[in-house]
Amino acid sequence: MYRSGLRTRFERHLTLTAGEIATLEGADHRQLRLQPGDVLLTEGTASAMVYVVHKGWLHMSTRLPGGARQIVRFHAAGDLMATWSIALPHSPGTLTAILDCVVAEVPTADFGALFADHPRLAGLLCAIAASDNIAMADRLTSIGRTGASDRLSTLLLTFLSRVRMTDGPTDAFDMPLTQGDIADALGLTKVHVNRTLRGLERDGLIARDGRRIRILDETTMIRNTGFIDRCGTIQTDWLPPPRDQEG
Amino acid sequence: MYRSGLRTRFERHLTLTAGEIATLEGADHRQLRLQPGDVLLTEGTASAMVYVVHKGWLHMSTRLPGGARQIVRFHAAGDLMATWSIALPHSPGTLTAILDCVVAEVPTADFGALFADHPRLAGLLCAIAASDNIAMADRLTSIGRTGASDRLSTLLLTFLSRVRMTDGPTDAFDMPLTQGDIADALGLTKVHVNRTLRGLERDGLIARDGRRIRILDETTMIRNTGFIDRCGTIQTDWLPPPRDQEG
DNA sequence: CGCCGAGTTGAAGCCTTTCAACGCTGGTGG
DNA sequence: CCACCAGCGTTGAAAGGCTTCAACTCGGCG
Repeated sequence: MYRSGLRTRFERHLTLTAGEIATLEGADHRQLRLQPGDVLLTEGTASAMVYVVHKGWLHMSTRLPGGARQIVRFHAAGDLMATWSIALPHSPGTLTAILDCVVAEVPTADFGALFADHPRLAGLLCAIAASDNIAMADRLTSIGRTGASDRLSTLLLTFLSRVRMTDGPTDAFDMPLTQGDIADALGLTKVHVNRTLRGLERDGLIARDGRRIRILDETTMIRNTGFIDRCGTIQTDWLPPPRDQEG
Repeated sequence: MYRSGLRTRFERHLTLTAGEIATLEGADHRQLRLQPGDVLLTEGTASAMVYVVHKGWLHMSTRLPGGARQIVRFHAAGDLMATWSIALPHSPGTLTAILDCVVAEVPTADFGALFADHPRLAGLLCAIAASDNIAMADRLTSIGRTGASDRLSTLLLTFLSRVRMTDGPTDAFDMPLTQGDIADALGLTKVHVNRTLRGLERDGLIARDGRRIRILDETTMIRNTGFIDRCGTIQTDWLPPPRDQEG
C-alpha cells in the first residue's frame, strides 16, 4: 500500500474530505520507478499523461537546433509534471530523472471527472499551475538579468529552500546535479560554472565537500540576488467548498 | 453593451452554452482603460484581482536589487493577467500598458463559484495556465541558450504570430516596444538590441520603416531559432461536459 | 526654442565562451 | 588483478559577444 502522490501534494495545502481522498487515491494509474538519467518522456512525443513525483528529483529540458540544452525546471516530491498534456498533444520537453525516483502516472482523461466532481481540488490544481508560472518568471529574471555568480547563488538558494521542506532547518544539502547540468539550467558553460562555484567558495559564501554544499552566508547571497522564497504556500480561501460537505 | 473579455477568450477554444455565457458575461467586475506607460498593478502590491485584456498590449516585468528590469511576458487581447493572484497575496511583478488598453477586472473570489458551477470553464482555465507555462519555458530556452540575433528573431516571430491571430495572414506589424523594452525582454542592452536589429536588416531577414517591421525571410529565421509556434490551440477533448447540458 | 526620449554609432573593456589539457573515480573487460 | 575507458571536475590561455560609456541625431511637445 502506498499513498497517492497527488494526495500528498494536495494535503500540503488543504484538509481533504473522505470523498476527495478516495478520488485522489484512485487517480494514480500506474507507478513508475526511474534511475538517474532515465528518461520519462521525450520532447516531441505524443502523451496524454500527467505525472506526480512521489520520490526523487527530475528535470525538464528542451533542445535547440544547434543541440544546446536548456533545463527549464526541476521537479521534486509532490510536484506535478507534464501538466502541459492537458493543453497540448505533444511534449514540449524531455523529463529526465536525476535521482532514484518513484513517479505516479495520471491520464489526462481522468481530469474531466476531477473537475466535474471535485471543484475544490480543481481549483487547487489551477492555483498550483499559476504558482508554477511565477517560479518560471523568477528563473527568467535570474537568467536574463544577472551574472553567473548571482544566477548560481539563486539556484543554490532555491535548492536549499526545497530541501528544507523535507529535511527541516538546515544549511547544507547534496547537490544532485553535475556542473554540466547546472550550466544547462543557468544558461552558462560547465567551465564557467566550475569557476563561479569556486569563486563563491573563495568568497566564503559557500563551502563544498564533493557534491555536498553548505551555505555559509545566506544573508549576503539573498541580498545580492534579491532571492524571494515563495515557499510553496498557496492561497486557498477562494476555493469552493468540497462537494461532499457543501452548505 | 460590450462583450466580456473572458467570454471572447473562451470562445476561441469552446462553443459555450447559454449558462456559461451568462456566467462569463457577469464575471467582469469593472472595466479599466489604460494609456501607454500606465501601470495596472505594481510589484509587491496586495491584489485579489485577475485581469482580462480586452484590447491593447501590456507586459509584466520584475525588478532586481540593482534596478535592472526583466520583462517576463506580454499580454494581448484575450489573455488572462495576474492569474497568480489566485495563488499568492502579493503581486510578483508589475503590469504596464504598452498601447491603449481596455482591461476587465475579475475578483479572485468569484472563481470559487466558477469552479463549482462550471467545471468545463474551470478546466479550460487550468489548460490555459498550463499553456502559459510552456510559453515561459520557450522564452527561458531562448534567453538562456541563444545569442542576441536568435533571441530577437524569436521575439519578432512570436509577435508576428500573435498579430496574425487578429490581422490574418501578414508578414509585417508595428512593433509596440521601444528598443529599451525589447532589451529588457531579451536580457540584453538597448545598444546591443539596436545593433542586432540592424544586423538582421543588413542580412535581409527583416526590413524596418520606423516602428514597422516586415519579416522578409521567415523560413531562415525559423530554421535558425528552432521557433515553434504553439499557435494558441488548446486541447479540449478531456474537459467535462457543461453542467447545463449534462447527460 | 529648448528639452526629453528614442534611436544610432564608435571605442574600450569585461564577462563568458571556446579550446585544450590533465587528474580523478568508478565501471568494464581482458 | 590491472589496464582501459568514460564522465566529471579542474585549470590555463586566447577569443568573442555583449556591455559600458559617451556622443550625436531626430522628432514631438511644452
